[in-house]
Amino acid sequence: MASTRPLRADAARNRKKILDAAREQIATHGPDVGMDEIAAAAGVAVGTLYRHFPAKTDLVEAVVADWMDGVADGLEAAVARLAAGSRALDEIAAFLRHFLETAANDMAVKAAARALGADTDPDAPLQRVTTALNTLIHTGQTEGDVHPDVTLTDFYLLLDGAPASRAAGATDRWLILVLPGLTTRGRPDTTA
Amino acid sequence: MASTRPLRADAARNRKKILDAAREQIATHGPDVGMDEIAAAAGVAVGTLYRHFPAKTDLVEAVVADWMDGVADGLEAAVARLAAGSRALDEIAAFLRHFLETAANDMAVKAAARALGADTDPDAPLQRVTTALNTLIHTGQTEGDVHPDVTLTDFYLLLDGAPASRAAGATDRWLILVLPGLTTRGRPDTTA
DNA sequence: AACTAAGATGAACCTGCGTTCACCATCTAT
DNA sequence: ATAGATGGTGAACGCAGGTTCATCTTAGTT
Repeated sequence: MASTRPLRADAARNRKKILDAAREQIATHGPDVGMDEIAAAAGVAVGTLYRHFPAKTDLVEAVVADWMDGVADGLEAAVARLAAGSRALDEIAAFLRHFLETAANDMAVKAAARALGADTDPDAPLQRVTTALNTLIHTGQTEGDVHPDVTLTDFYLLLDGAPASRAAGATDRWLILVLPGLTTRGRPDTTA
Repeated sequence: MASTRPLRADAARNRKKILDAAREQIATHGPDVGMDEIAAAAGVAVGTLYRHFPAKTDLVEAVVADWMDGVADGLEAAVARLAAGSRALDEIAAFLRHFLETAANDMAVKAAARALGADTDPDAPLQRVTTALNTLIHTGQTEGDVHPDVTLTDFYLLLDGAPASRAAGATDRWLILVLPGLTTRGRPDTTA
């Protein structure tokens, strides 16, 4: 991986500061934050951004990759928990909830990526997500909880434009509305 | 309404051409089409756009309002069909499908509106949509098809970021996944 | 047909923002 | 400690896109 000379100490430190600042700024102020503002938030000069990332596109892509890595981590942890006897459907629901809550802000990042025509979905992290999610789905189907014809694509279809509203109860409500379509059980009968 | 002097004949004609061109251009080339391109598509000069709409924001708002008017028309037609004995749930499903298919492109317009911080949801059309949708929901609940605790908000929550993918089967699949959460019946048992 | 006010034109202007580059600072290896 | 390369700086540049305005055209009127 590190085929090129290792980074100088402070350079590595700055790289991290930039990525963090970029994620935060984009999440907060939308995809249109200026490079200047990101630089300011990171405590560096604009030029430094461009030393690490040739163009804004590349910076955003890196942020997205970073974020998806986090998602992948969460999913793989969930898969690990299966071995400990956890039920797949529960893990799926928990993942969806977590994804919606944390990503409610970070979603702006993905939007930013699209807006720039950057390759959404950097390859490596996407691969990990795909694998882990597939495991959860298949396990859930074996356990009889997840509807047999549900596929990975369905999740992407649903998650794609899910949480524009960051309202409090929105996440929970969304889960209640969407889960029945994924599972074998019908709607939990909350009839008053 | 027309408290001001009526528009000159060609002015009215141009206004319509501009709105049409704007809708089409934004839907096709995304929210970032230049005013120049819209003007060109409409067969007018840039200045003309600004005679009709003080700023780009206003133009986009007008397009959105136009579009929502169309949605409202469709919904009110559906409500009318109820009197003819049509089942509310069927009308709801049909509406959702139609909305997703036609709006798949026009969704870009709404996105554009948001991007500009324009008041999404112009008041008048939104009011019509709200009323009609509520009628459909309540009727569906009376008929026992729609889950009792479903509200208007649920629809907005689901539709908000629904159809980013304009893939062929996406719409149908999305309906299959989402309808169970809205109805009393569970998932149609397509088990292989 | 002539008049006038409403409308249309489009080159020019202005602002914001991504990007560059000539110069300075700092790290690391000898 | 010193060399020299790697990293950092930020004012300046260029472009893209929204907006303006002095000027010309045209619809409606007398």
